[in-house]
Amino acid sequence: MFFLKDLPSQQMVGTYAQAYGADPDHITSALLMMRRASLLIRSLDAFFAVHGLSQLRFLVLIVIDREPERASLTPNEIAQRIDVSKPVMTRTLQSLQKDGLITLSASPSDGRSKEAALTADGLQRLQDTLPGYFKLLSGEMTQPSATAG
Amino acid sequence: MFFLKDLPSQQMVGTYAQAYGADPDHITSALLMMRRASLLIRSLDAFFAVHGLSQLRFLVLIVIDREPERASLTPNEIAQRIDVSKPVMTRTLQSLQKDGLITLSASPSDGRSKEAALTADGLQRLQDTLPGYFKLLSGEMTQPSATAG
DNA sequence: CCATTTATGTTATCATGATAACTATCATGA
DNA sequence: TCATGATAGTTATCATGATAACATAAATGG
Repeated sequence: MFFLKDLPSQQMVGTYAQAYGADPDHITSALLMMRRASLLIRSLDAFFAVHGLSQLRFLVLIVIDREPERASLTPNEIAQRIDVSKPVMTRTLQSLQKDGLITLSASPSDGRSKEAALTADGLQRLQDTLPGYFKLLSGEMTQPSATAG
Repeated sequence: MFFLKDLPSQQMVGTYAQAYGADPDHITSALLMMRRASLLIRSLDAFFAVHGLSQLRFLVLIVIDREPERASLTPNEIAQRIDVSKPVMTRTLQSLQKDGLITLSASPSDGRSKEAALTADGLQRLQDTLPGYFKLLSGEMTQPSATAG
């Protein structure tokens, strides 16, 4: 959770918005968006946990799978697509490998690099997870917005 | 960052949305919101770091300050308002105390509890931070939405 | 050709979220 | 009253994000 249950009061927003030339409505919109995203992330994390995944682990599987012409990607490529740091990618790929969802092998063309590819289990896990994932996303957007405090 | 630079393709979304009765537009909206919130959080984290704060440390200061009739709150009350776990609150309050932004004292009425109050420095830090915070929120909302991949 | 720079991945360390298990205190009720 | 249960805060441990520093390999350029 990265936001308040009760948003900063309208008065507080208004005071500072006026003083610094910011639009109070924009601020309230941003706060509501943050609150909403926060709740959605919480739902997603719980969902992923049930499937033995996490946000990042799931995204890694998606990114490898959706590359049409290639069976594998390098850790660096995956990290760039997901916008995550290299050490986090190292750790995440090793855990996915340990769980049998991907294979990690040395690159034949570059001694520094590796190749991460989905296993059959990894692809299956992804396909098992995608429907619920999209359903969760869709459902969140169907709900009415939270009200400002 | 908790989302892809390039969103799942329209095709991928459409396929699963159709198969499971979810609205593709809702899914795309949710993905865009997540991406946007993700970038905003990154901006906010960088901003707070400049001010020697973090999301949570900032929220703690706000929550204590905005209680009109009271000079202090208990850790438990703060944790509930921010929706964060008790151990995280323990750690965060101790670090704020170490930095001289709050005081932590034993509750006179409840031997289990404590009272967290803003110091003058803490209030000043909050007031120094609020304008930029609201300006950042307002600015993010003024920018055009990211485009779907 | 070989020194230097750049790129890839890993390790070490830190920040910040969570839960489980614990201590100490308060509240309840037979 | 005193056993039991509930509540407040802490500790220990884990997950997952970051940066800095490092080893190794590739690329570049004099």
